[in-house]
Amino acid sequence: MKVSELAKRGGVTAETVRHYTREQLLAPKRHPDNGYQLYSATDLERLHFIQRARKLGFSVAEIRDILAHADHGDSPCPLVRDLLANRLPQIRAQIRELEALAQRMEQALESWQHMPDGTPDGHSLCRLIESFPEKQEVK
Amino acid sequence: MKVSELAKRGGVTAETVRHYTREQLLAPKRHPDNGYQLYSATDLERLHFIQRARKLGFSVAEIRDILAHADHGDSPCPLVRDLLANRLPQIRAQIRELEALAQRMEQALESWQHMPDGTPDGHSLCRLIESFPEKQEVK
DNA sequence: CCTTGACCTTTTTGTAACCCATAGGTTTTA
DNA sequence: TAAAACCTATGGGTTACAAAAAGGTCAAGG
Repeated sequence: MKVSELAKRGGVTAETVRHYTREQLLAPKRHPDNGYQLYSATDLERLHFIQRARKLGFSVAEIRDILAHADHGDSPCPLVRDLLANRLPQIRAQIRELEALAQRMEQALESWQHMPDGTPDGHSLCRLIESFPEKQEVK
Repeated sequence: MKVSELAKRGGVTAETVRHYTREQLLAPKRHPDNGYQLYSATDLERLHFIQRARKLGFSVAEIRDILAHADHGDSPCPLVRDLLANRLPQIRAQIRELEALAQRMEQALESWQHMPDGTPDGHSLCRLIESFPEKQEVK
């Protein structure tokens, strides 16, 4: 099948399929006459696999490694477990950061309801923002 | 003051200062002799402002707009409020997505403790991942 | 047979917010 | 005075694609 058909069956855009192909996650054959990419049923399975892995938070590069292991006949599962165990705390940290951000945003919106907008002067651009505490990391 | 000094005083890297300068958030003068960027005390205030705004989730482009408004003599505060009010639900959605992801990751790690690794065969790359439900968006 | 529209190809550019490397000029200091 | 430290501009890398451009291919209808 050609790009668009694989894409449709896999529930992604043709661009995404091409992207995965460029990134070596898929290795289609070529139609000898016109150079079109030809995908097999196995490629569709691989695409489904990629979807699941993405949903578990794996990056495209990581999935390429996982697939390469498997193609080599090695079990990628220990790798998979490691990657997941390492990523999980990062995700948790990211959640905490975003929650802190949301809280700052809410607090800002709330406290600003009782403050005048004000036009910028020499010492203040927007007191709303400037009334906020600094310090601590942004990242 | 020169780049590094402003950077140090603002608690960011010199690269970041140059970045903000390229992005028009800062407008330093030039030393006529050597072409070095010369930042003023006002620029330091601007940098602090930028930090606070970043901490509230504003993008660099948004901050550029906010600063431009202020430089024009217009109060940027209504703009600021709008941006914040629009972004907040997005942040909340992102948090929910990440929480769902974390849950999938945990569930995966847990359920995999009772499963063999297995070597890839013709129909399975890594059953650990493949045992996972598909469907629903990845984004 | 030929046109048209749908589909395919590769390459390039853009996204966000920087970081890093390069090459070369300047200033400071030992 | 020479090295260390600092400055400049430019270009490339990061993530996972999206989109556009320029051009070749294919199927169907007139």
